[in-house]
This record gives sequence, C-alpha cells and structure tokens, in this order.
Amino acid sequence: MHNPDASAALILEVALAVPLAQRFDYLAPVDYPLSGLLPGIRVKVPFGRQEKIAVVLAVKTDSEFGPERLKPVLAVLDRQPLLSAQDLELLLWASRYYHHPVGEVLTAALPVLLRQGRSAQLAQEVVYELTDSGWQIDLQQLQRSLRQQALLHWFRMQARRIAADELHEDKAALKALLAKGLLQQQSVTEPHSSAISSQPPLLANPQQRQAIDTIISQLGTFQPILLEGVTGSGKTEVYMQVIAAVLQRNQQVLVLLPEISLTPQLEQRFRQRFAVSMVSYHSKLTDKQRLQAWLQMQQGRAAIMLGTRSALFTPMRRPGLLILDEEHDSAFKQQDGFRFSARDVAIARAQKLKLPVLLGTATPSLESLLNVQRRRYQGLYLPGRAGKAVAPRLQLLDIRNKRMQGGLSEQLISVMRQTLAQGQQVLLFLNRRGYAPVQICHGCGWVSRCSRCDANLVIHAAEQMLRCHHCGFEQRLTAQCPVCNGSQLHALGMGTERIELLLTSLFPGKTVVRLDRDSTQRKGRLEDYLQQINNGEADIILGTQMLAKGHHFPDVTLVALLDVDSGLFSIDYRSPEKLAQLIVQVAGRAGRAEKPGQVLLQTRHPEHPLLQTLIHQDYRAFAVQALYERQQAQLPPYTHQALLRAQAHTPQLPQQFLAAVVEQIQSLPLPPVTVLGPVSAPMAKRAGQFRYQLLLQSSQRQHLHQLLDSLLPQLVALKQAKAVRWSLDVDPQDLY
DNA sequence: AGCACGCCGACT
DNA sequence: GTCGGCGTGCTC
Repeated sequence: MHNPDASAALILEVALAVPLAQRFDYLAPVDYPLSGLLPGIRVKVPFGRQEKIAVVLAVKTDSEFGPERLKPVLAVLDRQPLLSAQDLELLLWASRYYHHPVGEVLTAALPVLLRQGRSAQLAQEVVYELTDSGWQIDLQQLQRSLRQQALLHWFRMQARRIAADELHEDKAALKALLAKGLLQQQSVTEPHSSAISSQPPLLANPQQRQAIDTIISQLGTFQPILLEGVTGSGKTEVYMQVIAAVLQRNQQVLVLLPEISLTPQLEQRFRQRFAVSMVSYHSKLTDKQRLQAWLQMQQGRAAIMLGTRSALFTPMRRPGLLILDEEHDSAFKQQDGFRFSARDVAIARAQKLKLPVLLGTATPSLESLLNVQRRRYQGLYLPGRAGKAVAPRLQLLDIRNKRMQGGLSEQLISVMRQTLAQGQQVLLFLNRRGYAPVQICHGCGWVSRCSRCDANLVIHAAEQMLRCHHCGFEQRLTAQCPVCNGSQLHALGMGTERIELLLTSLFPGKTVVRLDRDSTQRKGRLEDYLQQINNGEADIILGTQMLAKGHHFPDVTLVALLDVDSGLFSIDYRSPEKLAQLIVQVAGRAGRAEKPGQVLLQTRHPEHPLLQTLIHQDYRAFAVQALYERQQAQLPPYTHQALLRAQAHTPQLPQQFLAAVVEQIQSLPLPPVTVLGPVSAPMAKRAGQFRYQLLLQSSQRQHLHQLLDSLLPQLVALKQAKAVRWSLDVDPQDLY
C-alpha cells in the first residue's frame, strides 16, 4: 500500500457513486502506460471495505489528502475514455449547477452495466434476412404455425435486413424459420446501411422551408431554437429534413421525448424516412439493450438516438444536433435524486458541443418564451395546420348559478346528447381520479383527512376504500362516521369514478370508457381501451391528464373540460400554463380535418383574462399575460429558486433543522436572498413523515449559487441532519 | 449509499 | 450465553 516514491507517483482523482460532494484520490498503477491514464476512463478502486467502480476526472501529481494515505487503484477498466472531455465538463458543470454530488451525476450518464464494471465492448451485430426460399415459399405451407407465418410475412413486408434487437419477441418462431432455411443469419461489423434516406422528404410549405433552412444554416454553431407550432403544423417534417442534413454531414442526432409512449410512433416515422442505424434509449429496455444502444452512439455506429431524459448524457462520436420535442413537458425534469432539467442541460450540452439545439412544442414554457424575447433563443414559428385542417372551436360554458347534475351542466349534457345522436364520440376531462375527493360527516363535521399527511383521503367506491393519493395510505370505507358513529356521511365533490356512474345513468345504451390510473393499472389495459375507442366501440371517453398526451382521437367531435377553475386558482404558480397547455393539446388532438371538434370549458370565471385569451386559441397571448403576472409576483422565470425540503418522523426535527439553516443563512455575509419559510408542506411524501420546506429566492442566479455553495457544507455538518432527511431542488433560470 | 462498529433486548 | 435491532460514523 505504501508507495516507495510518493513524490513521483501519479494520482488519479475520481468520482464515486456515493452521495458525497467530495472527489477521491488514488494512486495510479505504477506499471500502467501514462498515455492510457485519461479522464473519462473507469477504474476499480478499494473504498472502505468495498470495491467500487470509479470514473477518472483528472490525473495529477499531488493530493491534498496526503499522498501517503492514498490507496492504489485495483484495475484500469478502459483503454479509451468512455466520456469525452466535453462530456465530463458538462457533468461537472451540472454537478455544480444543481449542487449535487459528482459521483451521482456521473451515474446518470452511464448505463447500469458500465457502472457495474462491465466491458464497454460493442456486441457484434446479428442481422436476419429472408433466403430465396423464404421469399418464394407459400405462406400456407406454414399453416400449422401461425406465429411463423406472421413473422415470415412481416419480414416480407419489411423487405430488408433486420437487426436482432429489432426482434424482441418470438424467439421460437425465429429459430424455426432459421432451421427451415427460410431465414438466414449474418454477423455484421458495418452499420447495415449507409444510405441516408429510404423515402424522399415531403414537400415543405414555405414556413417549414424557412424553418428548415434557418436551422440548417446554423449547423456547427451553438444556437438554441424554439420551434413553435400547433399539432399538425408539421414539426416532425421539419425535424426530419434537418436530421437529413445532419446525416449528410455524417453527424449524429440525439432526439429527446418526454415519455416512452411517444417513442414508437416517432421511431416508426423515422425508420420509414431514414435507412441509417437508429437506436432508442429509455427505461423499458433491458440493461443489455441500453448498454448496446449507448455504445452504438458513443462509438459512432448509430446515427440517431431516440430517447427519454435519461438519454441526454449519451456520448456522441460525431455530434451534430440535439432535438427536444414537447419542450414544455414537465417530464423533462427529473424529480428525485439528481434533480435536473433535461431541457436546460441539453442547452448547456449544445453550448459545449457547439451545436444547435431544437426545442419543439405547440405550447412553449414561459421560460423558453422569455428566452426568445431576450434573444437568447431563436424563435421559429409554424403558423397553420399543414394541409387543410381546421382548428376546433373553443367555447366557455358559464356554470355560475346553473343547474348541475354532478359536475355536468345541463347545457353540456344537451350538447353531448346532440353529438351522441349523430354517432360521434365525446371526450370528457376531469383531472381527479376516484369517486369523490373527500368524505365528510354532516353529523359532526369529520373530514376524511389522511392521518399521515395533510391531504384528504379520496373515496374509491368500487373498492370501498378511502385512499390517500400522496402517501398511499388506505382504509376501508365505512357506513358510519368513524368519530360520531352517525350515518350522515357524504361524498363531496366529483371524481372520474363518480362521473362515470353518472354518465351511464344519463346516457343508457351508450358505452362509457374511463381512462385514469385506476382503470388502466393492469398492463396493456390502456392499449385495449385505446383500441376500443379507435374502433368506434366507445361513445363517451372520460379521463384524467393521461389522455392528453400522444393519442389522437379522430372520431371525437366534442371535448369538455369539466373543471378548468381548479387550474386557474391552484397554489402551484405553474398551473395556469399547465391548463393552457392541456387545452391546446386537447384541441389539437380531437376531430379530423373535415370535421373539426368543439371544445367546451366549464367555468365559474368566464371573465378570467387567461380564459379569454385561451378561447381564441391564442397561446401566445395567454403567455404574454401569464408572463406579466409572473413578473408582478416575482416568480420564475424572473427569479431563481432553491427549495430545501426536510423531513422526519416528528414535526419538531425538520423545523429545528430548517430554523438552524435560516440562522446560518442570516449569519452569512452574502448578497440578498429571500428566505420564505420554514413552512409546512401540504403533504408528506413518505408515510408518517413530516415535511417542511424552505424556499430561497434571488433575482440573481449568482447570488443563489453563492449562498448554496456556502450553505451546503454546513447542511452536511448539522448534527440534526442525521435524523432529518433533506433534499435540495435547485431551479436556476439562467444557464449562462 | 453501503458497511462497519456498538451497545441493549428476546431466544436456541 | 448470542442473534440481531438500527443509531452513529467513515469511506481517498
């Protein structure tokens, strides 16, 4: 362990996957060639009593820790760096920007198998193709095996070589066809096609053309671009033509989507257009598949990667372009552990790599719009719907002093009747699952409040349960009040389950399909329902937020949002824009070109300025208004925030902890940062835990960072911290 | 985060 | 007597 010539020894500074802000120093192996010791390689190191995989951040000759106390690394795992200098720089930047330990940030960048020390070797690619007899054989001859028949038919439809990882299922049928000599297997080392386009691009309209040209002209330089266009305005076509240009330059493209469910359809369109090697990357893949996809991109074998936010850090051999679709989507924010915004980090990455980064959306986030106003981003706008599509009509339904039948106004019911009579589908939105959001006792005033949180227990009538949507606590629904034993229990308010019952009684003979987390829990259920809807077997579709994304319902001609007011007056300052985004999304997804849909919004505040702008389907006018209100209220994007959450099993501990933090802050000779709190959080995430939070705000990003830099070591040192769990959510609005 | 050490209660 | 509960402390 002791190095005889410590002064001359090389020292490796590494990052380890531990929740510690420090980096660790190790002695480099003496006999290892110096040229192989580079930042970005992995090494195996002894750590306490364990062995861990670490990533080398720097190679140096001295250590503050004291060279004599250093342990030597056990092994060098890579001959080439896995991460380039620029990618490492990005990760270190992210670690500072989000005040999160380096080791854990690095963890986000590497697939599991690499973190575990697996070799970074690309598997030989196996492809399958039809043999001559595979082309010629009569499918009927395989009559006894429908699966083989189907697979062979699929190969004929594809009419190309198929990579092994494209065939997820039916290994048995594949084996059988290979054995019968109808398919043949080959190992290839070259990408299986070098052709860029397998299908010619569509003709772009003038606006698309202009956007495409503008973006292409900036390839090779850093430029964030906000591409704004409603559903059907042809954003995907713009993406594809720009991608074609990047591929022509022999460069790679990384495309990020907010959700896995959106990847297949885009993947399909891309595969039809491009013949290049393409990989996807998301959490539904196996560890092996993720490793291979990552390596394909890292080694430059794949030209396009399509993935969710976890794909953001995938290294690229020849980076050409980053695309982030549905830029406004909150799924781009990682909500636990290393809290980061994939959108913001993508922009930082593009800056480091000198690439354009394309942010596409129909409903830009207010931050992005402000950045366009401030000329940090370039704004491109696709005005109309491509083709001759007509926008749906939006209308407010004033329900002040109107007779209601459990959440539905009579006016809405009558419009629904007309629509259904014409054999068309109706779509209803209510963002509240369960039967009713709360149960109350008219005898004693008892309210079904969760004993572990501050949230209410929601009535789930089908399972006869009271359930907390925040901590998962549940108890049986009883006929008597648990406090006064009386029988005057009442369900207060409306949930999707209750509306569903109401609908079946209001519209007998009509098929109601309810889509929420409860009704689609079982795997494949959602797909079944969507199929049913698209087959025209559903008359009324009722659902929560989960309906808004990705799905298009061509036969729906009437959409109603049952409760828009809760979006207007929520404590969450982002909820008006979420509501606006929902409305625009829904408006774009219902109906088809020749029969546009009608969208009704039930409200008790028809004069509300935000609603007034929204009924004109003018998201931009809405955004101007909403931005102004945010500025008045001193909220992001005009201010920078950090939220310190503390939780413990007693209310006192986190309160004491946060009080100590406040004291620390006040004793620091630092620029002004507003401290709000400690306040009681409305709900505890984990059962039985009391959670409090401290909101730190500053109009200067630098001030916030300075404060956190001096605060973090003290936070770690605070003795109560052992009993109190805390997490920090930093939300700076300026990247550079 | 792991993984030790360490000191107190119910068990073959 | 010891197995194991999780409080506390450390990891180059």
